[in-house]
Amino acid sequence: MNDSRPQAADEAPGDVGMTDIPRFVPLYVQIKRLLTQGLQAGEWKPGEPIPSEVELARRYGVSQGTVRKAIDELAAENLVVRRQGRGTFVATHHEARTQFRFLRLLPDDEGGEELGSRIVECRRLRAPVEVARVLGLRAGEAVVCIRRILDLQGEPTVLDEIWLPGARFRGLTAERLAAYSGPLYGLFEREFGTRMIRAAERLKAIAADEVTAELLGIEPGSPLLQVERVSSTYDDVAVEFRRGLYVTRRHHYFNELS
Amino acid sequence: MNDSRPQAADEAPGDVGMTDIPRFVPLYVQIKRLLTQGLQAGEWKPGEPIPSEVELARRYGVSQGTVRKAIDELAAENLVVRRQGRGTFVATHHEARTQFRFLRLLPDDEGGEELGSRIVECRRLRAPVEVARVLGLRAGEAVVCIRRILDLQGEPTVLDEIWLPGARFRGLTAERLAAYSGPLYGLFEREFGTRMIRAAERLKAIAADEVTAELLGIEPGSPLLQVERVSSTYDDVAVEFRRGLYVTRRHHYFNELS
DNA sequence: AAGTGGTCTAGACCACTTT
DNA sequence: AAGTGGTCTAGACCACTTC
Repeated sequence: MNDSRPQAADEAPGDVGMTDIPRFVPLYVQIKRLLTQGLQAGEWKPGEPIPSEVELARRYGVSQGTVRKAIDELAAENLVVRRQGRGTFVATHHEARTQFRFLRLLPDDEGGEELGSRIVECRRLRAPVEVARVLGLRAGEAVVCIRRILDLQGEPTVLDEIWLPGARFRGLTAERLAAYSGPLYGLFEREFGTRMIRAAERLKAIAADEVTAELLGIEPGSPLLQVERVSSTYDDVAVEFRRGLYVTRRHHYFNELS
Repeated sequence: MNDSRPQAADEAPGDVGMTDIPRFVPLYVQIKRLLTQGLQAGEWKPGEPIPSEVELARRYGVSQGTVRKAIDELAAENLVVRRQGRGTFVATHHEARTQFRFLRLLPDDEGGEELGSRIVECRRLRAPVEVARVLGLRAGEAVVCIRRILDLQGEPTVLDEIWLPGARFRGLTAERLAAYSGPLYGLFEREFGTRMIRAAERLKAIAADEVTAELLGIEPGSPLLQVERVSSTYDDVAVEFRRGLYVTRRHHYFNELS
């Protein structure tokens, strides 16, 4: 990096194509990419510290301020966590702090947060077309399908159907799931080296069918909040499709807009 | 500001109360507060530029880098918009860009974004207890209640019930609303000096009652997405309570998690 | 005391927009 | 050419944590 300062791309002035090719890539963006690659490659594991700013500045031959700006953006994207006086750590799903970033369901009346999970089934099968499309697989490729129920405040509240690429989650079985307690994303991160970074959700209100109603202990036809989620890891590679059905009688999905 | 560097609060070392009193307030936070106050006071109007970084640095007697950090945070909170080479502008709801930050409803199949609005009613009345509580009013104080229908892709899709503090929105009438086209928050900003900054939403799935079903042209009992929103202006003062009922047959509420 | 992230400065130069 | 925000540097000092 010592001799490579950000430079203009070999591009005639004026836009050529429809995709806007950035003419200059700032140094801190380059550093940020290097760090992201290190995270992706597992050079530093979740929960562990990354090298100090001074060390990284020396290693890459840039000033500390430049490294700092790169890390600031990684922290803003929740890829790392800064802790003054201690260091900068790779984010992990094994923290109470991270839990409610992805499960945005709260009790209407401020109550406890008891959360229980029951695996209904876990089987491997060929990907249905819709799932294959979302996960970027060929139709018929192997996928894992998990169905589980979450109990909040002691009541069955969420019925999740989770689809994962079979190749990436080789060895994921019902037994393995049953033996594990804690957030599923924690398991994925620790056992399969797959960290969920971002997710896009699509919400709808639907009526409960009979099977679902039975599982959730509600009347068929009751309104349910359907939450479809596509989660992705580094580089926005989709690695999970999830359809959740939420009972919102005593709970609600919360969202902050700004 | 020339002689006031950030200093330790006159506080014995060690925490005294339960509220954590910050011992040091960084300079850039102080600058940020001054700028926020200027925005709140209307010193610079929505859409207008604020003074340049150099000018502000001179005015407050700090370095440009410090002003820069303050503005960076304001930009991250969507209070201002930076434009390279031009300046920094006060954010406004009169922009296509800002529209879908608050109405997070999209067609399932990528389609146009035709959006129509019809006012059903607009009347002034005494605040019901629930509304008074949310808006921080005394029970019985004057409020404005608006009901309107949004048509997306030519179909009635949203029934909104909007509650506003009567004092702040004096002179808001059905005629005034009918004469205006565009986002409601644009009207509030321009005509009533009230800019919505942040909002917290609570979502539930419910069944349509008869009146609602009639207005939205659906069957009674159909599932609806209920979106309750509390919007606030500078300093997190709640100034709007809104209950929206969304038909999610061909649309969905989208959300990005990270 | 040493090491970490956090703040602040002063100055240089670059990219972009407007005049 | 002038003015704006954007990047980068080098260095100082502060706050916090650990040893």
